[in-house]
Amino acid sequence: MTDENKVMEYKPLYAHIRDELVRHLVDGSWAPGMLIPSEMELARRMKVSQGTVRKALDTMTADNLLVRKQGKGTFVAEPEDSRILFQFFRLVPDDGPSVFPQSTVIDSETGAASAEEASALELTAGDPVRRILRIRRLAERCVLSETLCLPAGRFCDFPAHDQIPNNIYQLFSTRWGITIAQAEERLKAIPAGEEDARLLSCPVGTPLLRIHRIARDLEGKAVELRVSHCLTESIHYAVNLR
Amino acid sequence: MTDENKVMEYKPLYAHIRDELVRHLVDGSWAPGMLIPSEMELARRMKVSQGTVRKALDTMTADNLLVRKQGKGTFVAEPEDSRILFQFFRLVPDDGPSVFPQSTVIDSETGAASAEEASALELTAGDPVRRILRIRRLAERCVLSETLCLPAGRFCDFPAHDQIPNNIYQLFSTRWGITIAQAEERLKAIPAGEEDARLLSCPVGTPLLRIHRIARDLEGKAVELRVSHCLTESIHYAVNLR
DNA sequence: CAGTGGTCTAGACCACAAC
DNA sequence: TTGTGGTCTAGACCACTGC
Repeated sequence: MTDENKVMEYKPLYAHIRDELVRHLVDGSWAPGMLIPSEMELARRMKVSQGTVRKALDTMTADNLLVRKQGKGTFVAEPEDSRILFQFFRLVPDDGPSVFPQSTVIDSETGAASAEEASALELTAGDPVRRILRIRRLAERCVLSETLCLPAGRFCDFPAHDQIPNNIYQLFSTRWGITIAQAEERLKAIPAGEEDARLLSCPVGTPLLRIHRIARDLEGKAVELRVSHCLTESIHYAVNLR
Repeated sequence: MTDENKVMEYKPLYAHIRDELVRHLVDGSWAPGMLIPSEMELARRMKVSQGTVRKALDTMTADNLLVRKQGKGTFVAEPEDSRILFQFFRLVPDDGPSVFPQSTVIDSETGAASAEEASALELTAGDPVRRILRIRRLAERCVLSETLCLPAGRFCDFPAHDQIPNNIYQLFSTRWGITIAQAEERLKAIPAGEEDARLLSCPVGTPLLRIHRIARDLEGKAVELRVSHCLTESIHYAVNLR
């Protein structure tokens, strides 16, 4: 009866240790790229055994929050291209390896959240949101049009069109200290509309892959709604089922 | 220089223990649903500590090969609907929960592998393959047409049309002792062709989600090539990125 | 060489299920 | 009560890194 109510669920010690460590990531005291204290040091500080700290660190590593390097130490995961590419970008050329797409921002403005946007982002309809429209190229071919929708309250002083980098999750991290930790995607096939046809240089009605993503931060709060329309002539969306 | 050549990679003890345990699954001495010996018993038999056995069992549990039940024991995972649904079937209704689809086999015949089929299944072009064409319903609506292609050599005496169950991976397991352990899927948006239109009752040209799957057994050998064409009017393909 | 993470061990105790 | 998996501890040794 310390802090949980309900059915007083049992929670192992390593889960509390994990929560404690995650707090350092959330409040920014452990920044991306930083070397965190060694297992032994953490065990001393938190008055548990090294094995318990290890178990907590292992679960965080499995969630891509930390990176462990034998002989060197444990580091806070960074949103560099290679990791984001691996973790959050599943579109790959039919032949050849995966590469990070080049982005061009078409429009970026602040507005009031629609009902769907509000529901996806756990806001109230009418709350201010930042919308970004951009196209993305893979191997020089424009294959993707994306609309991003962000809760404006968490992204103050959003930069202008040409100040938005390819890797926007890196911007989230460096500019506002927001770490994207997980995302849910829903895929459908849809016909290209007028705007799609213009942006992607394809006939109206061309089948497109529509990717609806809700991305969440370390605490599970929805931070981004992204709807991508994708030309899958020579690329595909890859999934591994285990 | 015992059994590995190359750079003499280091392989931890628990990995060898895992290999040993997986062998029981491959050779069928541990059948799906079976209770396997306790950690202590395995540790005694294999002359390692319980902790090492536990680590091996944990990795196998993570790969959905085993199911652990506190107080009861460790069991070999079964290909029941609920697990397959969770592990290998990502199409879910836009509203409401995921359900197992009803299948109707349209055609089933043996032929010679095309170049693409052979390459996907790691065969030689011309090798005998079994092809199965079926449609699948979700909530009474026909939403999926699938072509399965199996290496005939591993699936002797394939049953007739009406003897093929909804859950074909369960059939693989019970009839031939083949366990599907992983799969890779490639998704694209394509226009419905004549046959798609007929099978799915939709206009020619309707955007469909094309799912190209290669499924593999416990040893990583390709066992099934499956191409599904899916009407995504009221369903979607769900992916969680972590 | 010292310090880090990775593996392995042995033993204790807890939570859960079945009898 | 017994037996199972789940957690926690303490300590040993191995493999890798950098000084």
